[in-house]
Amino acid sequence: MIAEVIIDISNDDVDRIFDYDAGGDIKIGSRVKVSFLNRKMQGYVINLKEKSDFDGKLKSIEEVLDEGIIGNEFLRLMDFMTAKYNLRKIDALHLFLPPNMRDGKIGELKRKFVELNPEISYDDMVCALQKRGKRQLELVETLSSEGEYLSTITALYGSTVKTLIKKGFLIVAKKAVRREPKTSFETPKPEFELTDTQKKCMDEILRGGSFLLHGVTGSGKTEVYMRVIENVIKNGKSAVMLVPEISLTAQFYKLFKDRFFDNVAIIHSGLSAGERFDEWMRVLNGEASIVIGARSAIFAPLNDIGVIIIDEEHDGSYISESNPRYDAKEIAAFRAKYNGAALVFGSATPSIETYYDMKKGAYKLLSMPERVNNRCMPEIEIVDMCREIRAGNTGLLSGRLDEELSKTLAEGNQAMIYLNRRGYSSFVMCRACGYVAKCSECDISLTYHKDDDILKCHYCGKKFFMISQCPECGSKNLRYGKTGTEKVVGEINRLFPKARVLRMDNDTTRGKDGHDKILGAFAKKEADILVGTQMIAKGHDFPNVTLVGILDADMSLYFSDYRSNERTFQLMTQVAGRAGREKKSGAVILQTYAPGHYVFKLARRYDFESFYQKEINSREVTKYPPFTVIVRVLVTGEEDAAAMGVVRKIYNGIKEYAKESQSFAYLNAMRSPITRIQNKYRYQILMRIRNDENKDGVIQRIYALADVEKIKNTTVFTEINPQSLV
DNA sequence: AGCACGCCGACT
DNA sequence: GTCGGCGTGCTC
Repeated sequence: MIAEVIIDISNDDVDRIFDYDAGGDIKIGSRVKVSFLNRKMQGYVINLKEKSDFDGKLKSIEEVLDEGIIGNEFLRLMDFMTAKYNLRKIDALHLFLPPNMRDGKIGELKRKFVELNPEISYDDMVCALQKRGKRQLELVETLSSEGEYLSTITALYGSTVKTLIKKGFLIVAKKAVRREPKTSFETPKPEFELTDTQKKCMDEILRGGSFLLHGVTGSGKTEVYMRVIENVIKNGKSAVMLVPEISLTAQFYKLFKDRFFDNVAIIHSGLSAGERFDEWMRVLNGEASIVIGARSAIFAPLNDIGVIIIDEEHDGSYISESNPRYDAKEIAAFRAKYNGAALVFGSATPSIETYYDMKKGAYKLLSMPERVNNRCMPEIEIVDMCREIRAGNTGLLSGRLDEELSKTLAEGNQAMIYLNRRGYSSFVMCRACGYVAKCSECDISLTYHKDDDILKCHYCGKKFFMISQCPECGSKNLRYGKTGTEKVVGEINRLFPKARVLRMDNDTTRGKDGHDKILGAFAKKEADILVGTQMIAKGHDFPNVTLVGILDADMSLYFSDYRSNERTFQLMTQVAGRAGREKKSGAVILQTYAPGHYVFKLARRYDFESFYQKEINSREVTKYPPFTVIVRVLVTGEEDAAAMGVVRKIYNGIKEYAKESQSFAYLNAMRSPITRIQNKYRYQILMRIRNDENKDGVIQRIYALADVEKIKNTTVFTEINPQSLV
């Protein structure tokens, strides 16, 4: 047998099939050790065949490391992904295994246990210890009922254990222990009767197909998911549910564990390597048939999937922006089709694209327009910040928000304050000469972080000393830019000195279980106010939150991005939905400098359908998705001229092609909005391709045209419908 | 990736 | 004369 092997090297030149002599029997999908260039390398067997076209002498596979570890479904998925996203085969394969599993860097965690020696009868032991050795007898008795002890616990018994081992009554055994992800969440939720709407949705999903579950925040989508999964599991199938943020997995895990016990596994990139390996192995071995996780969990090695659920389907985090790029929703669709599973996209604010596809018949619409228990959606009050300024209030909080915060605190309830900007201020500027502190590696102004008293680049992460005077003119008259979460916390501490304030953003959630710690503390009412960025907007369920404040709601509105209206509408709805989740009713104060903007007016009425109509009309007129597909070729390079040269060449090629093609609605080349990141100059070609039956061929052609250029120190990236155009 | 091969500048 | 700089090419 000849094995087609992909070598475990992430490089374009090596990313092709190498034939090896497989000897007798070997399974497709095995991880193997081979000799490559006379050095030991790892590879993956992706196919078997009778004879090779290679005219040199074939080398043999030296060792099988994991037999058939990559299932047929994943090999098919690899083909799908390499074609669709222009990926290397090896990069796709890496997504299917837990990180660090290669090179045997990670494996089972073995711990020492002591247990009774099964070769000596219990009665004999008791007999022997009857007269002397009271402690020893006690230990033998407990072990006979409890079975085993972790050796670390036996330290408590010290010499007792040692003598028992010496006597041969106890034996030491090494056993694998599970590294279980922790959660500090307590969300006891009794099972309750489904509402008629919930039941109808569940029944529909169980009949199979693809669905868009459009339910307002608090309409009980989660319970529908859980009941669907319950039924799927009963039929011996498995289930995956994706949530948009790592921070959300913890509370869902707790919720699911209470109902499904150890049948639930959790997979996301925030786990330690050991935890991730163990969870992945439990899924592979069939010990867990329900997987909850963030984007990467879509690759969980489940067998016979019955349902795939993507919660908050509109969320941008389902698309991987860094290498390897992929869209978890498209992977989900592939796996649902392969397994014959039901596919459920859930959201309170579906993405315009999904809603459009639904109207075209790609998904069946399931509507949950009411909150459970007849609770109302919280009232959103729009505050005009221009008027506040005219009235002499130049502070961060409007009079109304200040008032409501006092009330909330007095009543012993909790509040969430949302501002989508981290740090203290977005830039530092000299009032005398106009100097702005910029990153040395990127063409971007630095954000001041007061807690650490440093300037940080939010693009490359580089840190700089804070300046006390202007390095250009020496003036000490510095001006701070737009307010970030750090400054909000400071301001709230000043205004409400007794309130306990927590901050949750990229900076405070670093490190292991960072999200869980903050959210857990807030859930346990260890704080009164939670200030945070996007990450507090998504799906968290805190019964005591009665007030939500949205600061600088305009922020996401003025990005030069066709999706900025959509994003703003989604964010407003999501954040507002955090208030009044349980019995208590909620209030939302939305601060803006554009109170008349239709996005806010429609968000205030929770009028998704009108928003969709307005948005889809404008997309059609301006030829943006879903009517076109945006293709972007990004060229980066340390030398400005070299990068420009490459982009020009590719652009000329595409321009020639565009002349003969009917598919281009737009084509242009330019410097990227941020001209330099990490010392690399950036140029891009933007295209909008008509979304018709030709588009796949056109995109493949563009991939090919962009691929030919390879000049040292420049890299070319091609991506479809990029989330951001930085 | 990583190692061999190869073709031009500074040195004993 | 030769040591060595790292650009280029190859890997079943």
